Amino acid sequence: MNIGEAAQGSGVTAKMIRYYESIGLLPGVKRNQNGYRAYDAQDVHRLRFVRRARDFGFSMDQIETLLGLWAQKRPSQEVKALALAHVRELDEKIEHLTELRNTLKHLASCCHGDARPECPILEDLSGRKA
Amino acid sequence: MNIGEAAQGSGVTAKMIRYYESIGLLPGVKRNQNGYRAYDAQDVHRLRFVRRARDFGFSMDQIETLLGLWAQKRPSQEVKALALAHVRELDEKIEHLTELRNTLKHLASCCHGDARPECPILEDLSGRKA
DNA sequence: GATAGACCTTCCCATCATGGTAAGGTCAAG
DNA sequence: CTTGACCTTACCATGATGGGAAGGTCTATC
Repeated sequence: MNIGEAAQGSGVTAKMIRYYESIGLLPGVKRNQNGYRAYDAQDVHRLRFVRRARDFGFSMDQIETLLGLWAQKRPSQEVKALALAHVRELDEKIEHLTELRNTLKHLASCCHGDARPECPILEDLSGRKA
Repeated sequence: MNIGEAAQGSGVTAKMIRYYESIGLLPGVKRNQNGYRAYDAQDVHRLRFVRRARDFGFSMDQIETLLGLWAQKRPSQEVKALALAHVRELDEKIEHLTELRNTLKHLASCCHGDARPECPILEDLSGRKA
């Protein structure tokens, strides 16, 4: 299977497949006589794994670790720890964004929203309170 | 006031001040005879404005607009609309991250977390369900 | 007045994941 | 044999930021 088919089958663009290979995230695959990369079902499976992990927001480093754990059939302990660490990261991001959102929404609710030039949002941004 | 002092007074690094100037977000400031950029209190005020807006997660484009509205003392209507649009963006991001987090946490809770190689997290990532 | 150290200038490079493009080789169908 | 779709490598761009080099300037101290 050529790279295009592998890309379509995995949802990872050919461009990114080559990139992942170049940074060592994925092993180099066999080449045909013409130099084309040759993928098999197992390779596509691994690509889909990476794709899913990216969708989950795992970092490339984390994905590298997950791939290793997956390939080596290592204890689920480590995987669980990694997943929970990522959950904590997500929690932090969510909390941060929620704070921003609430502050901004509060400012907006204080804003007349009419044609008057006074605007609590701009006043806050300009540092009157900061 | 030189760029270093402006940086310290605004919380924007000298590097970024020059960058903002280079992309046209900030106007070029006067130069001293020696070529050094010369900032006044108003400039620092604007820098602090940008800094706050970045902290709020506004994009550079949005900040450009906000700066314009601020400078021109335009109706608060537009500012409010911009802020509410950003609130919606934040809501979407938060929702997306929360979904990820919940899925991941669910998978982790299904994971034995012991030494067994079976791991629902890896199984999900590998696409068994997808 | 010389020297040191802190500051400024511009310019270039690197990040990270991704996309685009160009120049050239290969293959399959008509 | 040509056409078009595919592959290869290699380079450039993104956006916000940091790092650093090479060189000019200012200030304080000796």
